[in-house]
Amino acid sequence: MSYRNPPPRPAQPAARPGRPRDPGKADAILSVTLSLLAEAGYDAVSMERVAARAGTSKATVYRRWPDKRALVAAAIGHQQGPPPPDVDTGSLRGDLLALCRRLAQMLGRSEGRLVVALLQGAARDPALGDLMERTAGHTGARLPDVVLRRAVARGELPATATSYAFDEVAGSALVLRALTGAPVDDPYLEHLVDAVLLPALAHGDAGPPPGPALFAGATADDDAPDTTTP
Amino acid sequence: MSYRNPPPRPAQPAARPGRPRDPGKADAILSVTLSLLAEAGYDAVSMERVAARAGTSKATVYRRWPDKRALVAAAIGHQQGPPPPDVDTGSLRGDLLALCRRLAQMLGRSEGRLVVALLQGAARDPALGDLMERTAGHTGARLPDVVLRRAVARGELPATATSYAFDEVAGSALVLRALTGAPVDDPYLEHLVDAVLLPALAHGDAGPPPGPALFAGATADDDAPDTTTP
Amino acid sequence: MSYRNPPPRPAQPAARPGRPRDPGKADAILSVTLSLLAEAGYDAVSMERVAARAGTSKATVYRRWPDKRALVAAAIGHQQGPPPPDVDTGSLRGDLLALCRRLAQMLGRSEGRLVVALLQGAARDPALGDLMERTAGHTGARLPDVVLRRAVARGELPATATSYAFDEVAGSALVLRALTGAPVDDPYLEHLVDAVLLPALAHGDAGPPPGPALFAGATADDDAPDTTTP
Amino acid sequence: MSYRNPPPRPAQPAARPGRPRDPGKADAILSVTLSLLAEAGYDAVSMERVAARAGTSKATVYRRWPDKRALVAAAIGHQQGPPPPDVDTGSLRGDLLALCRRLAQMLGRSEGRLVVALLQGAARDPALGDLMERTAGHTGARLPDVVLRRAVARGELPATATSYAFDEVAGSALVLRALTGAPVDDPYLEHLVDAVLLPALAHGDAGPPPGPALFAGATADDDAPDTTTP
DNA sequence: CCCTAAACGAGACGGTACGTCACGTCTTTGA
DNA sequence: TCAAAGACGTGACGTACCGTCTCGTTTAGGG
Repeated sequence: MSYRNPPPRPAQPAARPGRPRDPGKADAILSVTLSLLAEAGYDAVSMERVAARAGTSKATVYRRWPDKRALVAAAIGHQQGPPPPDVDTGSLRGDLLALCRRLAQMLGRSEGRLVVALLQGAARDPALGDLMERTAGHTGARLPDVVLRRAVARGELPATATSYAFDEVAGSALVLRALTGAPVDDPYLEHLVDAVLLPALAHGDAGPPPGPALFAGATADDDAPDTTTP
Repeated sequence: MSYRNPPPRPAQPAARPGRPRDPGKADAILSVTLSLLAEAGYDAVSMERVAARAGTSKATVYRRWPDKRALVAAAIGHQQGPPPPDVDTGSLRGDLLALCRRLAQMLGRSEGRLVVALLQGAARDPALGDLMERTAGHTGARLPDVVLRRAVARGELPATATSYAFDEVAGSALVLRALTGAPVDDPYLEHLVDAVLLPALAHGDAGPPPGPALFAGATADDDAPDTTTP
Repeated sequence: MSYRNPPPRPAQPAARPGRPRDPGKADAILSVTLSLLAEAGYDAVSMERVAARAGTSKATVYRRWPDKRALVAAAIGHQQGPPPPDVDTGSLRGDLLALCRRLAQMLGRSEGRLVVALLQGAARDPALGDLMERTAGHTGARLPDVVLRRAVARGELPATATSYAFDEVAGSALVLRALTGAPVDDPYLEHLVDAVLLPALAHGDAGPPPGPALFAGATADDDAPDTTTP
Repeated sequence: MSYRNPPPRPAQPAARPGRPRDPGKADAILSVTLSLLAEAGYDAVSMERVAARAGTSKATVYRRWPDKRALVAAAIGHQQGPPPPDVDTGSLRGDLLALCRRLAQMLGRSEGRLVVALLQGAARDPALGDLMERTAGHTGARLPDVVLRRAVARGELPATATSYAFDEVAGSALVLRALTGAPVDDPYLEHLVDAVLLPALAHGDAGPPPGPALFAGATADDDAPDTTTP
């Protein structure tokens, strides 16, 4: 799991010889990386600036992550807060609107700048896009199963309904509007819900979307190499 | 619109004093930029390499575009061929798939890497939004009216149908997938069309979307500085 | 004499066809060059700055002088003021002191900066040294003949005395002190006069110094190509 | 004296952390600089050429000297051989001539082109004056005491004679001639010795010159930044 | 009185060097 | 051992000149 660990990973940490790594460093480094990312974008994340602000040295950074790409990806996976409260307004339309509003707010706050920064990085370095896909935590763009099940229970959706339309569309549309600075106000959100999301969800008989979902949070049983926990 | 002599804005370009720019240079430079972009990505576009391969000097490049970002953006806007042929496969589903494929292809070519740069810039400079409009518009991000009218005529859509769902969703979803490197293959496209686009379009009674359309940049008589036509 | 004249040099200027050169330009250009030289040194003299400040174009400058070197050399020869008043204090020592004080003052004023600038240029480009030697007007470093003759008449110097010692030594010593910022005050000047100049002048039987004198003003019968009167 | 850690100034260099500078690099760089200087003059010293020929990188050069000027100045100070042998020709005149010839030779080599840069710098940075002192002092600009004493012993000079006239005059005159490119050949040197130096030295009763001696720069314990010993 | 040749301003052009910055690696000392 | 500090080679960045060139526009004077 760790990026540089010797393969077997013994059950007990096995007390490797030599001075142990300061566990606080990784945290400090990732936090600094996140700030820089949010403040001024991907290009402002320079390894020297990160090291300086984290109060450590470049070598210490490179010892943990092989390059800038990996550092940034790890930083993104690192950022998390308390899980948002459940949404339950009593109607599917209300739930969808609430979820969209929450996402829109997130994009409007500083984390939104982070999304920009990430996409910037992805534009510069395609491999970073890959990493992001595996690494990035969820952005709120998924339709929670509970919401879906409640809607089915209320008879608002057919039993065959899946969350696909929401997952794919809501995140994309809002992120892109955030990027272009287009307004994301309530009238717009209602329009999106009424004209796109509800019809699409109601259509129902969509099988599981082929391929991985956009912005799929890393699930616990993911086997992909993980650069986020050095 | 013109970057250099806004005040009187003469009908004829008014023959600025001094030696006129060699019109071939800009072309050569942009072409080289596009090749490098396609061959090896954004970071492979170095101003010196561009100048060298274009058979000119760095100064000549910088005289036209203030920095690398602007050069690359201009190069993207530069690349165009004959307007793509109308889409008419005989069915709405076929038409939608064709349009999505065309857009996906465009984004799959390395230019996709740069869409984000444009999007970012668009927040600051409306003229870039304009550029996106023209570029994306020509490549399938907009549902052509003809296609819509034919579908209505065939009875596949209600008369009240609008192009909104396609305009908003298709571009966003594909651009974002391109940016993160997620696969955009035919199964995915069919799924998108069947599970989102067709249901949403069929829903029909969507009025015009409130607020400005995505990618609807400045209008032609806007005086904003234009870095795309040096 | 003229740098670009056809060889024979006809008695009448021969009225070349075409628009004649604006005689004011050369003056303006040279003046600007001198200011820049004095203000900020040789490297601050850029052809574009000169042209801009002189209210002309680079082409007009290059039409008159082939390159920066020549322009600077010409500018130096151009600078002149009213001839300084004669020195006559009644004694050789007094005269020498007065002359030294005058020179020291000149070097301390802005013209002094010019001397620095020149030497800067000479260090960068040996050919400029050559040009300076032929071009540069006198800097006050020569011992006027009248002063010498009066001293001989008063019996303070032998009839065989020449101005050599003064010409060679006074200028060199003071210029160098100016360059290093060493103080050039009255005690120092008296010491120089008493300990070096008077003994050397009194020695007397020095023939004419071999080779051209340092800082010798261009004499009328000089055959060297002259870049100062374009 | 050290440029980087003035505050505590430990007796032993104190083993700064981090990889120590490769001591061979500075040497290689300075040697290359000197060659370029000698081969083709100041303008031929380009930082990239220096780095290339020294087998290093521009960054390594700039890490040691802040700019081209400083590099060149340091290179001059760097060039030294074994201390020149004592001068003893048997006569004062012969000794003076030998000393002048040695100085003229030094100035005639391309290093002379740069003396002016040093002189200029000396006005701003006393440490450079110091450097001049050592450099020029070793090459003949000072009249060695031995020579003076021998001349007094031979009866060629009065016991009151001092080295002042030589120190002040020889250096100045020769440096300035070198700068302007005036010829410094044997006839000229003999003339200088016979017409100026010998009479002035013979005059004798010159006390020590008031004010600081020319080229007497900062003393060794001066805290001024020192750009010559990176 | 027009014609023609040159001067003039503006600025494009190919070069070359400058000094800065970041990357990712290497090499020390000290904990 | 590893942490820390920082030197190292590479290579791009954007700026500033240099000296040359090409425009379109003036301005004399000679036919």
